[in-house]
This record gives sequence, structure tokens and C-alpha cells, in this order.
Amino acid sequence: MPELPEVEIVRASIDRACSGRTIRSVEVVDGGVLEGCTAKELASFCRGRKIIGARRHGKQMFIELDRGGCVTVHLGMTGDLIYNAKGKRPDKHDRVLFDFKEGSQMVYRDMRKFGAIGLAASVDDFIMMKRLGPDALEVGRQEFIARIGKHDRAIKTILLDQKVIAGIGNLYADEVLFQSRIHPMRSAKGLSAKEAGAIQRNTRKVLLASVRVSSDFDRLPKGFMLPVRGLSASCPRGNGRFVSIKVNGRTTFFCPSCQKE
DNA sequence: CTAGATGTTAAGGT
DNA sequence: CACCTTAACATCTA
Repeated sequence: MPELPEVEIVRASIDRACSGRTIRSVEVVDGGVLEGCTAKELASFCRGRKIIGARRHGKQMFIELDRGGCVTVHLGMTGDLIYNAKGKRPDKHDRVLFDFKEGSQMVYRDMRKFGAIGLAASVDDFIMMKRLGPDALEVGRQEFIARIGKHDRAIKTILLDQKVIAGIGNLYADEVLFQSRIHPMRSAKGLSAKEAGAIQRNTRKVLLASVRVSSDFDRLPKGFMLPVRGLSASCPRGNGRFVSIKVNGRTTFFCPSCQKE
């Protein structure tokens, strides 16, 4: 589930379904997903509190409670936060259940358990503690360009660094660079003003386009790499096959003809 | 059976 | 110190 658009989609649905509901109890099925608090602490923190909304910063989610404080939720690789109407059958990978007064519940589901649930006094507190950079959709154009240009490392590595800009993951980094026609190994610092500007623009374009289609890649506009990323697929511009390399330990696809070194 | 998967972080090497 | 690569986390699927 886990890059900015996917998290935003989950946030919006939880915000809609759970705002105003009061948590009656919390059941931690698998404590392995808790970070920085025990099951007891999470439960006593939440008990009797009302959810006032769901927020997001990069890939990080926050369930804000009345009287201050929030539950922090990171979806990791396979996490999901779901609103279940009363009587829904539990799934094998349900890890934490937040039971509401009405009998419905908010469920944290995560097959691989790379995600994390914790507590924070405030959203800003947590962002500071984790040293997260500004959200990829909220950061201004000038700041985006200034931040990426400070680093003399591969541009893809910089886009993936949550401390520089928060929210871009492996798939979207590839798409942003493909849209910008920039090779993933180019030095971020070595980019021209025009190139850095293109990356900023395309970051917005790609993330917003994905949110718009609910991350259903097949519904993205023509010319996107995501629906065909990988395998032996061809570049949608008709310039031949994609190539795969490792950048920052992550599988990277690009079009060697459109994205020159 | 093996390899790899949208994320994050620690550890070890140059 | 800066940067890079690798491994680890846990589990499923191609």
C-alpha cells in the first residue's frame, strides 16, 4: 500500500469513516507492529477517546484524538488501515483492532509486519523526532529545488530520502524521473535549474495523478511508466525496452533512450 | 526451491 | 565525516 498516494487514499477513507467515533477498546493481536509503546500503553491512551481526524505527512499517518495526542501509523510495505462495519470477519493479518462504541472497528492489517503503530503528543512532534523532510505535495517549488540540489548523490537516492522530501517511494521515484527524462544516477547537485524544475513539477503531476485514479495504475493517463514498469516492457514513448539497475539497493527501471546519463 | 516485493534502519566497508 | 552496499525485519507469490 505504501507510498504517498496510497497513504493519502487510506487517510481520506479513514478520515471519512472514523472521524467522530469513540474508541472503546484496543486489541493488539500482534505486538510486533508496535513501536515505542506497549499494547497496554496504546490501549489506555486510546480508551474512551474520540477520533477527530486522520492526517498524513509523507508516508506517515496520524489518527488524531480529542484532548490531544495521536496514534501514529506507518504502513510499511503491506500495511493497511481499514474501517470494518460491525460483524466483519477478521483477517489472518489483522494486527491491531480499535473497537468503536457502535461495534464497528478500525483495523490495522499488515502481512509482512514492516509497518509501525505508536503514540505521539502531536503530529509536529513526531515529524521532528523522525527528522522527516517536508511533504512532497505541500513543499513549495523553491524549497523542493533547494533541498534536492544540496546533495551530491544520485537523484533517485535523494528522492527516496524521507529526510529530504517525505512521501516518494521506489515506484514513484522511477516514474518522476521517467517523466522528467532524467537518468536515476545523475547527481542531484549537478542538475540544471530546468531539470530540477522538471522534477519538482513531475513529482506533483505523478503523485496527484495517482491519487486521482486511486492508485489504479491502469487508469493513469497515457505515457506513464507505472502500468508497464518492469519485466520486458517497452517505453510508452516507443523508444525501446526499459532497463533495470540497482540504485540505493532498490530495483530501478528507466528508459536508456529517454533518460541519458 | 529461489528470488524478489511499494519501507526503514543498522552495520560494515571504502 | 561522507557515501555506498548489504543485510535484516516477516511473509507471500511468481
